[in-house]
Amino acid sequence: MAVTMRDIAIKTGYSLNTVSRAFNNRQDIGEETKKKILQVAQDMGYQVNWVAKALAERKTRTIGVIISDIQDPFFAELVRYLEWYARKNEYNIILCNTNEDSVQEENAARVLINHRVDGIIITPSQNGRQGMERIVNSGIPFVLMARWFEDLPSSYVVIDDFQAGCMAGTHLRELGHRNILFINAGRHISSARERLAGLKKAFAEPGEGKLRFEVQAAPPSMAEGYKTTKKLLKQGIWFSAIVAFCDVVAVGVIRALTEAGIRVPRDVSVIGFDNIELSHFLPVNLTTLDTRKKEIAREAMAILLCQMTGKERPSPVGKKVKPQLIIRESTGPCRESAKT
Amino acid sequence: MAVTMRDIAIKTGYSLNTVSRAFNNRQDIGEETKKKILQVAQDMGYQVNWVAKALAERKTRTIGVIISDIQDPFFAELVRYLEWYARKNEYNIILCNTNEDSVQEENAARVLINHRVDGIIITPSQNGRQGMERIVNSGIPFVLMARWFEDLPSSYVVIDDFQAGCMAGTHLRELGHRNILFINAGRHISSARERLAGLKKAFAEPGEGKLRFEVQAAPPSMAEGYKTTKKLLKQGIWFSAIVAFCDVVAVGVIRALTEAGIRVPRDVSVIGFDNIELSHFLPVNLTTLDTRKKEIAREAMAILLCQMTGKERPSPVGKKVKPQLIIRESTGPCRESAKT
DNA sequence: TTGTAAGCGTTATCAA
DNA sequence: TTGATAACGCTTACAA
Repeated sequence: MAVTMRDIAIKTGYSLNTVSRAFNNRQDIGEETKKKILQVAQDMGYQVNWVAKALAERKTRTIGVIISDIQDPFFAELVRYLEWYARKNEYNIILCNTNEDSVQEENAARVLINHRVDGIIITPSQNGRQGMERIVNSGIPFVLMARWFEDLPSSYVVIDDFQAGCMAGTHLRELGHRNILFINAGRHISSARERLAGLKKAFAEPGEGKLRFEVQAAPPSMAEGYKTTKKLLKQGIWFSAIVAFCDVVAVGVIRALTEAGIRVPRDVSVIGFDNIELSHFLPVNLTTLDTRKKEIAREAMAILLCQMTGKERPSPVGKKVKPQLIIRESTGPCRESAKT
Repeated sequence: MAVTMRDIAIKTGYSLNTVSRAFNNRQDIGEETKKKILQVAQDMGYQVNWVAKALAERKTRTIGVIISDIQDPFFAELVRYLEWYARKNEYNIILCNTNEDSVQEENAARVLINHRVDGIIITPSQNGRQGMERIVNSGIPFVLMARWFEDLPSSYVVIDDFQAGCMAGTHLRELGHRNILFINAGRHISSARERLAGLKKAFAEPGEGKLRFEVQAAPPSMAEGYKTTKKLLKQGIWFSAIVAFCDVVAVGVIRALTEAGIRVPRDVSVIGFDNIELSHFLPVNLTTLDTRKKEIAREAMAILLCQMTGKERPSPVGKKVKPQLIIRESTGPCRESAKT
C-alpha cells in the first residue's frame, strides 16, 4: 500500500541502506546522493513507518501518561503541558485515564509496557500498587507526578503539599479564623495527607484555634464537594472557614453554601488548591494555592527525558515545587458574630 | 532484555509458530500444549511486544485523537469517553492537542500517519485544511467530531447546532427577550456558523425581536468571554440576554457581568451550550443546551470501529445528534425596565 | 497438531 | 561513499 524505503531504493537504484542513510542525516553519504533520494521520496509521498523503525531501534519515541482524571481541570492542564513538552522533544503521548481506580491503573500499566513506551509519567491512584509494581518490574523509566510514595525509591515531581497546607492555614489564622473545616480528599493520596499535616501545623500554637473537622470527599470533585458541604450544613456543624482539597471541590462547596444562603466570604471563607483557570472567573474569585502545573509538567518531562536517554541506570530524583498563595475574593476576616 | 516468544519456544521445546498459536487462541493447537506454553510464558514474565505484532499484522490497535483544546471541559469530557470506549475495544489512544492551530494540526496528522494509527478522530480546527488533506490522502479511516465540513465527503458526528441555536433563541424569545447578544466563536468553526443561523431563525418572525449583535470571542474560552463582555459593557451597549457560544465562554461572561454589578438572571439572562459539569455547580446555575458528549463520543467511536474493521472502503456516514435544553437559573423573564 | 520459512519496514554491522 | 546481510519480534502461508 504505502511507499516504503525499498520502493525508493528500487526507484533510485541505490541500496536500501543508502536510502536509510539519507533519511537519518548520516555523514557517510554523498551530498548529491542524499539530495536525489530525498527528492524522490518526496515525489513518491513517502512517509516513515514508525512501527518498523521502533522495532529496529527498540525505541518507540512514545511516552505513556497515566492520569487519574482527565476531566479534572488540574490534570487536564498538566496533560496539556506534558503533551506540549513531549511534542517539542518529538515524543508522542499515549493517554490512559484511570478514574482513580487501581484496576484501570494496572491495566494501563500493562498496556503501556506491551506498547514498549520509552517512559511513563504517572499520577498514581494510590489505592493499590499493582500498577506501580508492574511498571517498576518492567524497567521502563518513570516519573511520579503530583503524588508520590514515601517508601518507593523513584523519581517524582510534586508540589510541597505540606507547605501548601501550612500556607492555607496561616492565611486563615491571620484573618482570625479559629474554626476550620477541611474537606479533604481520601487519605491514600499523598497530597491529602500532607496538606492536612501542614494545616494542622499552622494551627499548632496554643490559643491559635484549631482544625475543627476533617472530612473526606472522594474522589475529589465538584459533586463531592457539594454533597459533603450540604451534609455538614444539615448536621448543623459550624465553621468560619472551609479549606477545600482543591479548587474543583471548592466550587462544589461554594455552590452548597450559596444554596444555604451563606455568603462567601462574608459568612464563610473558602480556600482551595491548584489555581485552575476557572478560579479567577467565578462570581467570587477563589483564594487558592497555585500548584505550579506548568513547572511540574516541565520538571517531570525533563527528568524522564534524562532517564530515557541516560546510558546508565539513573538514581531516582525527587523534586518538590514551592506553592504560591494567591489571595482573591473568597477569603476574608472572620466575623465573631458567627452562630453555632 | 525482555522475554520473547522465541525464548518461550526454546524453553518449551515447541516451535515459534506453536507459541504464537497459543497466544492467539487458535484452534489448531492441542489443549495440553497451549496450557503448557501459557504457563511457561507466565512464569517467565512474558509480555507481548505490540510493536512487533503491529508490524507483522499491519495494525497498531491505536487510534489517534486530534483535539483542539484538551483544557476545555467540553473536549476533556469527550476525550474521557473516547478513551473509555477505545479501551473497551482494546485500542489505545494517542493524544494530539492543537490549541486550535492549523500548523499544530497538520503536524499532528503527520505524526499519526507515521505512527500508522488504525483510525483518527478529529475535532478539526477549521482554520486551515492541510491537516485534513494529509489525513484524507493517507487513506486512514477517520471521523470528524463536533465539527464538520459541508464540502468534504467524510464521516462525522456532530450535535445539530442549527437546532441548538434555534432552541436557545426560542427559549429566550418565550421569556420575552428582544435584544439578544450572541458571543460566538470564530465563524470558521461549523458549530459557530450553525448556532448563529439557528438563533437568527428563532427571531425570524416579524415583531419577535432580533439578534442585536453577534461578536466573536476566539478562541472560545473563559478569558475571551470575559474580555469581550467587558469591552461591550464599556461601550454602553445594552441587551437583555446573552447567548454564549459555550458554557466556558458563559462563565467568563457572567464574571464580567458580576463585576459590573449586573445580576444574572435579574438584569441579564445568560444561556450557554454544552452542559459541562461545572454548569450546575456555579452560584447561579447555567441554563444551557446539552450537546450529548457521551453520545457523540460513542457514535464517533462506533463509526470509526466500523470503518476500521470493514473490508470494503466504507461510504461516509454523518450523524447529527439532537441537543437538549436544560433550563436552570441563569435565564429568566425579560424586565422591560432595561436601561439603554 | 506441529514445524519451516518468508515477510512486515526499518536499522546496524561489516565488508567492499 | 556504498552495498550485502542480518537483525528486531512477531504473524502467516504452506508443508509435514
